[in-house]
Amino acid sequence: MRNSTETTKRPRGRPRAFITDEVLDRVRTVFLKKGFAAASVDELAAAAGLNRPSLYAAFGDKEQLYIHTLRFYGQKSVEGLDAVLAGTGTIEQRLSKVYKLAIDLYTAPPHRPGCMIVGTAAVESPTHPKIAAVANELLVAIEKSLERAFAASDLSREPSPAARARMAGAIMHSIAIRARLGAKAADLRTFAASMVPVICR
Amino acid sequence: MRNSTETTKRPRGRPRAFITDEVLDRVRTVFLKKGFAAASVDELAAAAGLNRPSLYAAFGDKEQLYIHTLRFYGQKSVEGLDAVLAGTGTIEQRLSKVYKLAIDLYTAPPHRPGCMIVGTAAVESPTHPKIAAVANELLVAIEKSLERAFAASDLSREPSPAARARMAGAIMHSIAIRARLGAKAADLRTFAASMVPVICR
DNA sequence: TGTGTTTTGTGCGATACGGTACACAAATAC
DNA sequence: GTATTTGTGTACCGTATCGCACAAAACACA
Repeated sequence: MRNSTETTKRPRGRPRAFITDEVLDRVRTVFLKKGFAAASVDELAAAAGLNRPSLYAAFGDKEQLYIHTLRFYGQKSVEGLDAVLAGTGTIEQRLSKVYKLAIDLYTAPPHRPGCMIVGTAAVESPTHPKIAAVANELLVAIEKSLERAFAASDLSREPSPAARARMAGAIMHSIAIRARLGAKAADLRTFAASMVPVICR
Repeated sequence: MRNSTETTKRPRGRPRAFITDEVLDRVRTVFLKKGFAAASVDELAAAAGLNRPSLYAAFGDKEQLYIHTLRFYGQKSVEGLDAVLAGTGTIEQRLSKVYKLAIDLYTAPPHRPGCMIVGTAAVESPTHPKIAAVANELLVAIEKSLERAFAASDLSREPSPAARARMAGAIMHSIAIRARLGAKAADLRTFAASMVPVICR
């Protein structure tokens, strides 16, 4: 994981011809469309714009590359979630915005990919424990973020913040699944809109 | 799709050495553990106890075999769902039983496979439209079944039966995802128990 | 300019994969 | 009993896969 800025002194040998975050971002699109198992290293390297040996040298084998990508995607998602939930407006408004942004992302053309964790990491869980562990970390982080937002809100304590977070997370899971199976963004938006008042009751 | 009973007259040639439903059931375990892409036809044939050419002759290529298996699994699931929802007790009790049975299935050792639709079909959706279509059919059938049960109940019409069904389905999706990622059955049970009154409010 | 270090890119090797051809076996129809 | 039909099992083909070896290239440093 090297810094992409030029602030640090250059290292010894031949410089890299790529930026780590850019590679992970391009690789992500392939993993997100095809899933881990069906994505070939050739495709991944082609999408990243570099050769297989460079990929292997930089990230290790396919599983490690997937884990790097999943962490990269997950951390950015959690950061975005935190940012929206820390914004202004009522908790209902902020939660609605979270769903709106998620739906935009999950139904993005041309593939309606859904969420990388729910849509591609889950399937590998029984056969790739390391992937399962990272996916779990990320889902926990997402729920913790939601729980903090509910705890900081002025909602009643009766459904506890943790319970509300599980519920909000469940709605997100369902949106991700339905999006990947081809649901229309409009339908998902009305579904999310109908669930926000239930979660925040 | 041949009948396994001996009621019909035997067909012309050499009889099959397997029962269709048994093969689909064994194949299902492999697809459910590994997903469509990672399951090799060799494994599938070995699990089914027959050779690849027999598999191809009976079901077509790997995608068609997966679709047969998915339909087989899905139809039995929908039938089981209908049966429980048509049973006795309040709608809360019947919905609780649905979740209880689903959780038992989804967290079954040794793989905690989750649901075949959510856990393995969804990932192939962008690259295999036929799989996506079948998965959609099944999710719709599940929601219709739930909707019928809510419509026949004495719950208020304010969250419409369709809205309640979407909500109940979302909870099922989330349970399936969490189970495949390793969640404990006990945690899923408390989650489901906490959601039933919300859905049936 | 020379030396050490790291990355790049061509190319390879071993394996696993999906799918099928073909000969043999087992049953029925006549 | 012979012909016909259907399923089984071995063996095979072409391809795609992952992962790596190796030499050339591009840099820092002396």
